[in-house]
This record gives sequence, C-alpha cells and structure tokens, in this order.
Amino acid sequence: MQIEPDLCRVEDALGILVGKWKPIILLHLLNKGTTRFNELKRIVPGVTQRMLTKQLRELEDEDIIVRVVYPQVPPKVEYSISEYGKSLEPILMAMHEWGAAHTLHKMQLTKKKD
Amino acid sequence: MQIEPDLCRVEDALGILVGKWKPIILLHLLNKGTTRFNELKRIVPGVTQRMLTKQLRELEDEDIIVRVVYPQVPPKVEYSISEYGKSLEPILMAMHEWGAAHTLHKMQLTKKKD
DNA sequence: CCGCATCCTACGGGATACTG
DNA sequence: CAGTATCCCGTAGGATGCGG
Repeated sequence: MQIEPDLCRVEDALGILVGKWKPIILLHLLNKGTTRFNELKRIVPGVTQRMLTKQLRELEDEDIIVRVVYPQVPPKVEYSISEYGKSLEPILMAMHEWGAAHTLHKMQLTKKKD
Repeated sequence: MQIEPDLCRVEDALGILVGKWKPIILLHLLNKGTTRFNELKRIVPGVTQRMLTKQLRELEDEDIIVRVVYPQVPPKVEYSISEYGKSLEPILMAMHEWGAAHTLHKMQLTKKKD
C-alpha cells in the first residue's frame, strides 16, 4: 500500500464530511429522507440560517445532496441525499460505531484530568 | 436510530482525524510502525517542524499515538500508534475505499466546470 | 535531533438585519 | 419560507528563529 495516494483519498472524504453541521445534516437526510429547509433548521440544534444554507450549498456543490426548488409562494425547497451521497454512509457508520465503542475510553481520559 | 447521540459520536471521531497532517501521520504509523520525528518530517510532504509537533501532540493528547523519548544526545523520539489508535483503522480504511471508488466521479465533476 | 516562542494570516463560523 | 448581505471573531495553520 502506498502512502501518498491514500492520503489524498482519505482527505477527499474528510474534506466532504468536515463542517460543523454536515454530519448531522447527512445523518438526518440518510435516515429520514427528503427534508425541507425549515425542518432542517428545526432539527439541527442552534444552527443559523446563514450557516445552514452555507453547509447545504457546499454539500450540493460536492454533489452529495440534491436541492429541489418548487416555484411557488411561499417558497418550498427540499433537500435529499444523492446516490453519490449515499456512498458516504459506510464512513459515517464506521465513525458512529467507533464513537459508540469508545465513549468509555473518553470518560476515562476526562477523569484523569481531575 | 436516534440522531443526536449519533451526531456526537460521529463528531468525536471526526474531531480526532481532522488536522492537516493527521491522516498521513496515522496512515504511516499504521503501515510502517514506530517512526522517529525526523523520519516523519521527511515523509510528510511540506510540513514544518512546528506543525508536525503540534499535530503529534494533539494525537498524543487524544491517546491515539505514543511518544517515547530516549534521554540521549542527540535526542531520539519515537512515535507509534497506540492500541486505542489502532481502532481508528476501519474509519481510515472506509475513507480510503470511498476515495478510491470515487476518483472517477470527482474527475467528472471537474470536467463539468470547463 | 527535537522542539518551543513569537508573530502573522486566512478562513470557518457566528450575530444580526433585510428581501423576493 | 428560504434565503442573501454585512460585519465580526477565534483559531488552525504557517514562517522564522532560538535553545537544550
């Protein structure tokens, strides 16, 4: 296994996932499917409209999510995971499992600092 | 599956992996085992001493890598993956596989922008 | 050989207000 | 409802130099 090509690939995936609200957005879209903007805003805890829009745009630019605008008043915009985006699920799951398995270890670490 | 607890866990893993040089450092230590500071510096392309030290310290603080100092002149410091750190391998591998599988997709995206 | 101290910059993230 | 437009701040990352 060569190092440098691997680095690039790992960083590509990382680059897409990194962003304060991206994991929760993706997790929600993966679990619950198509979601409207305001519903996402309610679900993502404490996010501002500006930030939510920004994160969604970035994911859309990467072709991870799909944005559908219904030309009506009041506006309606729906977001969903793209086929491409679905391929990220194993990574998200690997992280989820890791986090679940190591919650204990983390608690032990914080304990040391007392 | 609940959303919010999952978020935390995903972000914990993400938090550890994020850092400009962390993936390549971890990949190297996972593949090649124990490595001296200067060797890492040669291997990680374009990293400065300050940044390499910083990233290594952060990984050490998270208990992902182990730092061994040999009290001699000139100094010798060796870094290796901890047992805990090894548990990150599935995540790194998931990202690697994803990146490898989607190199094509990425090339098609850049093509669109022409 | 390994690392710290200092100083600097760019950018991710945020608060707030306005609009089709 | 679903966004932009401004202004602001902290911190990750970097350049450079000294020191045990």
